[in-house]
Amino acid sequence: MTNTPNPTAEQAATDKPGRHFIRQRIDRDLQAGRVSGSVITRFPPEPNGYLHIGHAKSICLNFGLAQEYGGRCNLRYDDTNPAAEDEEYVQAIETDVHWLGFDWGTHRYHASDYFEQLYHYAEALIEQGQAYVCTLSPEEFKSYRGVPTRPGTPSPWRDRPAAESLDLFRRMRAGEFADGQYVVRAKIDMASPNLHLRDPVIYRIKRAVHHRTGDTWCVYPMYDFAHGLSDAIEGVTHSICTLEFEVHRPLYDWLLDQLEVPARPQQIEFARLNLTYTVMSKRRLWQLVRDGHVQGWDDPRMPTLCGMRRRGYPAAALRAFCEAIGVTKYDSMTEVALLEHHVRAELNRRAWRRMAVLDPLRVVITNFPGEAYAVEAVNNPEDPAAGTRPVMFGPELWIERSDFAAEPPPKFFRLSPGKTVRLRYAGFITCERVETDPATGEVQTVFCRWDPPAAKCKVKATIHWVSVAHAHAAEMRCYDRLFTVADPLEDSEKDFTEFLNPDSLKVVRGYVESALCDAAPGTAFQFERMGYFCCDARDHQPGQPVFNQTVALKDVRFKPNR
RNA sequence: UGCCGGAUGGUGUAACGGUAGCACAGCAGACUCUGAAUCUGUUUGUCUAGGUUCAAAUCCUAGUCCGGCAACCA
Repeated sequence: MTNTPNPTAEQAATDKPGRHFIRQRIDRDLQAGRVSGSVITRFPPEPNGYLHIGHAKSICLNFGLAQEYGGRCNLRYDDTNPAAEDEEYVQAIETDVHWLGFDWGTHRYHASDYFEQLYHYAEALIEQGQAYVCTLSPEEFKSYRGVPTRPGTPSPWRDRPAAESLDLFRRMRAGEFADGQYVVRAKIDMASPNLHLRDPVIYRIKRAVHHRTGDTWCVYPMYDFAHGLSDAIEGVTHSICTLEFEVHRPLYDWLLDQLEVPARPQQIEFARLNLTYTVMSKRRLWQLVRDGHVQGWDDPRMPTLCGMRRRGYPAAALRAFCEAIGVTKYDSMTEVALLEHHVRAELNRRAWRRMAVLDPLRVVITNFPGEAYAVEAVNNPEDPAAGTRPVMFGPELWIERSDFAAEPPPKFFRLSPGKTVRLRYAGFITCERVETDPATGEVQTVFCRWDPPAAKCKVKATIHWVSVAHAHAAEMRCYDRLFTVADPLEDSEKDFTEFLNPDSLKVVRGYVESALCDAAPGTAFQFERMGYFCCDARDHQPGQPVFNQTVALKDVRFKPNR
């Protein structure tokens, strides 16, 4: 562009990486004066299921854009199909959006708020001769519509006089007809290569109790009719939706062009989120819950926001992730590793450190001097202000079974016969002998000599421990990916449930230090050297602690060739 | 095989005619009372073929491949 002025500081900031195409588009709209007031977006869930990480992308986008541009984002329920929707989901959706860190203020709307107005828009369309009541059965409707490669055939009712259609529509509303007997269709173009323009249905008769309007209505608008008009009613400037609605855009625009609307929103489409080792569709998540493959919508293995919350994923990590993945029109598959990276980054900053042994092996210190005593342990090395806590140290310890090897493989730095390791905050132990179960050959007890911290041995490993006398038993739930393959939908021959990971949940009984037994549900911790865990929001009780593994620590020990 | 989108390392994403950059993952090393964190270095990329241009990931043409669209769902 030859007429582009030299970039100002502000423009330089605007041009910095991260100006995805929707931001650029809004920038241009603003610059060209196409937005009269402020930028208004909306997050439009249908209250028929729980929100998942894919919705989080949309929430962060819509609410985030509104924040950035000093505008607002409406929460609007797309509740035009009473058969599927329920108040239960409304509550859950609001909890999840708030948890994610966004607030719609007073701008909570429902498409059902506009039913009367939408009905009048439909009447107007009929009066203008741009919509008609059609009497074709669903089967006939289908065959008249044609296929993508062949044009459709006009309905015999297409030229029904406006007055007659209007009368019929009013009687539809009055409940004179049976479900499915009549529909209202927009009169557009039966030969259009875009199926959505072949006289789409805009109203249908459906006798179902609506979760908000009850039985006030027996005719309900279709999504395409309700959505764009609701956007216009709310003064939405940028109506951001996912790619599958791209082919609906001509219809979105057509309706707004035909009717006298208070605003002229525009629809912009972006690619929905796909995550490896995960399924995201409502239908499939429903199936996992219904068939008992998981223990509910908030099962920590679910990609639902309530599942991730229960798993211990911080909302800030989800937001950072959603910013990191960007916004494009490319149908991509994002690695869960990126999500986990942001979860660890956030938790590393925030979570207090504790010691917990998941798979206990008894260590007896043969030269323990006197009584048990407390050592001082830091709560969070990333945050000195978090201070320290006392941890009881005694002559018998639980250590992680995997931290001992009777016959150590190469490059095994931890405890093995004759070798020394540091005990976190508590000196050193050297393995003198082991006691083995004669029947199984399993190591039962490791006898060690102890040296105080002052000994300052040069060792390659520090291991965590819990004093047997002071340990609290705890249940730990360790999670692995729900599926064994990156894309459970790739093989169209097989059902995705065939790829469920049978080991996605492992429940173990371990021991934790005493500072952990009275933690509040939901609190996040790092179990040193093991991973991030949080107190389960449902089952954790004082005295009966239950921890969910949020994510394991990165650990080169688990790499082969090490 | 109609229409609408899309294609940059293993993955995701920048570049808007002028040195292909960033993050994750990977690898190598430094540091370390967490084999974590942190720090350093590093392997790997413009779908193909033509064209325009001094110069193309970017513009043009043709092709290839991928996704979406035929609910009275959203």
